[in-house]
Amino acid sequence: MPATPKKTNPSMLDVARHAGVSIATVSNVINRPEKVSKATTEQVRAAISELGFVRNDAARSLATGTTSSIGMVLADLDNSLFVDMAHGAQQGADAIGLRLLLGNAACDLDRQDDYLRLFDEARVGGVLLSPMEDSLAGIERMRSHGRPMVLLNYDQDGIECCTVLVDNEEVGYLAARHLIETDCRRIAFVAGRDYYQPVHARRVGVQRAVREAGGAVLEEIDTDGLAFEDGVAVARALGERSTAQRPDGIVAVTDDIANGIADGLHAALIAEVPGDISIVGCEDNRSARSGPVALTAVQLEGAKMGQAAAELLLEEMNNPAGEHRHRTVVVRPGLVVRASTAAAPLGV
Amino acid sequence: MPATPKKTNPSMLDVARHAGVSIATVSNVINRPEKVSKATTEQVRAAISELGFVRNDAARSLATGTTSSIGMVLADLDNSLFVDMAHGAQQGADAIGLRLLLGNAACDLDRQDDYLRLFDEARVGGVLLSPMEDSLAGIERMRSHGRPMVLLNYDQDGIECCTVLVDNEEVGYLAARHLIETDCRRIAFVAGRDYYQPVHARRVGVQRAVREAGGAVLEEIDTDGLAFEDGVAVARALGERSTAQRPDGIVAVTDDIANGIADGLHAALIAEVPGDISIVGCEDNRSARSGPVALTAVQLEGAKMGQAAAELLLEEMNNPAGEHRHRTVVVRPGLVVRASTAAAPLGV
DNA sequence: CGCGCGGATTTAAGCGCTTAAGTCGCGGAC
DNA sequence: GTCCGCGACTTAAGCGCTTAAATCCGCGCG
Repeated sequence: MPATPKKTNPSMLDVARHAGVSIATVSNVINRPEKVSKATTEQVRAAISELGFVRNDAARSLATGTTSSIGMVLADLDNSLFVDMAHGAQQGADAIGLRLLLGNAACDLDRQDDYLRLFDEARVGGVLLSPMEDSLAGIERMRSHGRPMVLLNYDQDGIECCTVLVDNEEVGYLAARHLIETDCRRIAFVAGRDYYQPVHARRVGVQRAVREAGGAVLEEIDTDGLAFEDGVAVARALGERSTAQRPDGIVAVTDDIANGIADGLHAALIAEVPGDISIVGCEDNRSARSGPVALTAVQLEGAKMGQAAAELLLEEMNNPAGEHRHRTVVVRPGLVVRASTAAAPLGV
Repeated sequence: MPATPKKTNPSMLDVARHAGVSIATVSNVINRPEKVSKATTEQVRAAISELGFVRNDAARSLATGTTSSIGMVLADLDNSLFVDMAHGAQQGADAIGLRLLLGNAACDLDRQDDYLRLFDEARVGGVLLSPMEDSLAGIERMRSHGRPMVLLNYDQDGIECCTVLVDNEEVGYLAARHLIETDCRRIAFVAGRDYYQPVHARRVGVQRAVREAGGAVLEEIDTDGLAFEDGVAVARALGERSTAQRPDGIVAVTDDIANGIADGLHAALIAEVPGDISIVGCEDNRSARSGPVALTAVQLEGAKMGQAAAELLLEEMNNPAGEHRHRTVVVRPGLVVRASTAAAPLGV
């Protein structure tokens, strides 16, 4: 066993010696096989596998000044939206032969910064970032180093960066319209934290849908937060009303709230979902599964966002720094109908 | 705008010139600040931030022959088990100042191989791999390059590697014992594909729990596969029986089957869960959320596994190749009680 | 028989960093 | 007054690869 010390991995030089050729030839065999004669190629190949040679990427990228990978820093892998984004980005990266390296910030700003720095030092071709709030500093640092970067789901002024956003107004619109199409007329929009940009946009979308529909009325119910419990509280409040006073269709601004409402309604036997009240959530997050009924929801299409981001990044990577104009692409959300809303009436 | 070409990022040499010192001093400021005088340090620091210098990690690791990151290749990020593993590994890596790079194979063997190769070429300190079936080739290649690696959730003979496994027998045991403790006496174990090692182990665990308990009987129900529909089919079959002939507690070998059963029972009004029949799933996967009732399940403790793996990896990284003895650590699963089983009787 | 040619290979100059081995001054000990 | 030691810095030799330029060599041609 101690017979094979195998201290350091073999280098190209070792391969070259082993094959009786020069180091440049080995490099050529690997990178431009067409420049090397058949016979030599064979020998070198043999030497490579005999020695178990693996090209040292550090040296390679030092010599060429390029990398074949891009980095992606995700705010929270526990949230399926980000997993979807990773998928989409993967797709996009694959299409052009780039490797996607993932870093999970796990909701920790420091860690997000760590990864940003790591990717910066690793001189990746570019970075995809789904930033947490207050990520400005890290973003600007990266930008100032001239590294291509695109932001996902971060709608903030004054950012000089390509960005992929979801059309949150459309999210609200689709949710409300679905309710209306399934014959709900007393619509409620349940939300908190209106200063939060996505919340506000969804509200506007809901309002528009109701207005357009005519014949439907909209009630806006405020919550303290955006969590399950806030939904439960709303359900409780609804329980105090007479049946006629209750909405017959609810758009909750998050899946969690939606599930909370459904659970509250269900547990206290206040109303049947969707029999008495239909509920639509927003986001369609796989980790929000706390409710008693499968939730109809408007999904954010993380995969599309990821892919769009990868394409944007590529665009920036391929353009000389001066030339590039930052763009924002807005991804349209989609409705996923499940059990928490009545099926659309036949023939509609 | 074209005034600042900022072609390539500044190098240490640039910083050195800018600060009027030698390149070695710059390096020292960064790596061994105690060897440099206060004043010089200041100057260099200033130059660094003025130029926006970022150390080139490729060059660094080429020069030192080390990296500060380890790679992790996950079979499928859509499966929360792997997300949990990533978390755990992250934890473990953080603790010792290593950076964890993630690659998502997304159930694609080629992609898994790609990532393995990428990490190999990047000379990461080591690799954590949750392999898919038939990953032998990639594993051996990596091993033969002498790169430290530990496997997660891959119980296969003839692998020369540290491994982290879950105690699947315990999984079955815990599930069945929970049912028994909540007063179920006619236990059913629902599973398919017994040739699949985890399935078989869980079966053995269930059998042991029932045997130990005494007074309970075990029925083993076979399914074709391990999916939701297979559970639905079982529910249907149960519907044909008289109530007395039905089990009062079911261990399903996967969450999906468990949810299928619950859904089938519920939809066809065959039985109440947990009123008439309690159900326990295995795995506790967040993406399995198709059921009508929150599932009690035995969870695989992905986070613990990830952390254990990171520790094992560290152990191997710190030991001279010859010295290291491969080990296998087995993580004990845990029970998560939710709504699909009756609460334990008071006082038990 | 000498030339020019072109394909096959080698030479050598870096890429940006680390680090062992100097160099340089300067103050204190003898 | 000389010399040593020491702190603060610089020199220079790589790390393993890429690549442009140089070299080599066998051939067909005039």
